[in-house]
Amino acid sequence: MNLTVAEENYIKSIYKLQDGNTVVSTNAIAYELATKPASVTDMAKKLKEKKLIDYEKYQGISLTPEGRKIALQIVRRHRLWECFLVDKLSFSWNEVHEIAEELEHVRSEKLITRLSNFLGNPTTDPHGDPIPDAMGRISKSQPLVSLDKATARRLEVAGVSDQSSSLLEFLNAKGIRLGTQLDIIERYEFDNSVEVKIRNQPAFTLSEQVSKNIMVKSL
Amino acid sequence: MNLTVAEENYIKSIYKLQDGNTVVSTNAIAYELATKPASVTDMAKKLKEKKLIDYEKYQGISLTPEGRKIALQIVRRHRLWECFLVDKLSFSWNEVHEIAEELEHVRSEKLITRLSNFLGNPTTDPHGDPIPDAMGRISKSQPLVSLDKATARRLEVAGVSDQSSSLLEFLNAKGIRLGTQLDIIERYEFDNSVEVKIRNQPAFTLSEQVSKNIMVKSL
DNA sequence: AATATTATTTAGACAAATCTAAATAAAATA
DNA sequence: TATTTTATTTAGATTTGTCTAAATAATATT
Repeated sequence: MNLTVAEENYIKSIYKLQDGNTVVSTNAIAYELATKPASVTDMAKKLKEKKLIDYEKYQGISLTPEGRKIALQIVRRHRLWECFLVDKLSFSWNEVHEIAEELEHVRSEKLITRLSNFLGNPTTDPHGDPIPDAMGRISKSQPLVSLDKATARRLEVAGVSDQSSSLLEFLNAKGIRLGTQLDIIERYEFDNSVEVKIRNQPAFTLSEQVSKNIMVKSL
Repeated sequence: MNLTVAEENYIKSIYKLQDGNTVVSTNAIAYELATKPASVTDMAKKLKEKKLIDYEKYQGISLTPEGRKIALQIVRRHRLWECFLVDKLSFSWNEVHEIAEELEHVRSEKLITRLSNFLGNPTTDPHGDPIPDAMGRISKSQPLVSLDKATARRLEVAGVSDQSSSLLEFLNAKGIRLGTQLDIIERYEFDNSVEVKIRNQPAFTLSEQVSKNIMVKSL
């Protein structure tokens, strides 16, 4: 199966968004890839043709076993390169994502096998996320943590522990809701506040009080 | 200057073919990139627009100083990755070209700077070819050697030391002439013969007697 | 249930990179 | 020099991945 970079990116996004057995919406993929829903529909037809996704008009998208296998290969490549950048080239964990995003598309079984070996066959990447093995086996991802304790850089809001309407109102005003993706820009130790950013919007700061109550999972 | 992978590959080919100050022909580039002359003409217009090449209809192509600068960056990336693959991942020199061909298009100044450092800032790649430094400075390439002593994998025929017509006739029959590119497939120690391949043609073997008289330079 | 809103798809267009076939220019040869 | 051959360019088409605007389906709201 020879995939283009664009196709690989779609597969990866669908994998990322398809938590458990749910189906992924056109809109969600478009948002994830910073593209338009119409483009997602177009690509969905191609990936269905290649039997990498299940897709019926208006019914959402999900990976086939074959699609999932490929997604895991891409995730494996991405995370191994992140390890390389951090462990061997002394990058810090927040700089590696963009570069790994490119390196992950270099396809060579042998390269990845040897890279993994060279790195000591790590099982988690610098963000703590598990690295699938060569057979695509991956350990279950971490349980939810509150935003103030999260270690990953890119997070998805998975819940709010304080249901007070004032918090929800505040989050709503900031554009934070279930499924919102956040990037951690900086943590300030003096007050445990955290600066976060939602894709394409200016960064803003959340107090410890708030971040304690936002439950997230890393992406 | 943000270039596509295709544009980078054209720049690299032109650099490779443009030895000294000569101008490069449409056909030569098409052959090098295994594409069609018409496609080269199309791309030439784009690269001229971007001021990376000098190009006038029917007059051949040459890099501008800016184009050359970019070419050297690509060559640098390619050769550093080859070092990495051989030195760190234990690839053999004849396996690395294709993979480096992909890795070279990952653009990140910082990545390349750190990779170079990690490798001990090597000045030649595993084939003995010089690696341009961060400023694009490159040491003069090696003088011609006879094919039986060449260490590089991809060679270009630069001359024949024995001018006997029987040799020239033989070479002609094999499709070897000035400027022909050869890939070394294998060397056989028992008789010092060498198996070579011309792009897209089946491999064939040259005796020591013949290879001694073919002067080559590495590409 | 009727209507409004949101999500998704279709239709038609565009840019990049390529191709083939035909036209034209340059070079080689008779 | 005239002619043939080779190299190069143009014209028009194709594929991939994308877009906008309009149409349609699904969902939410009154």
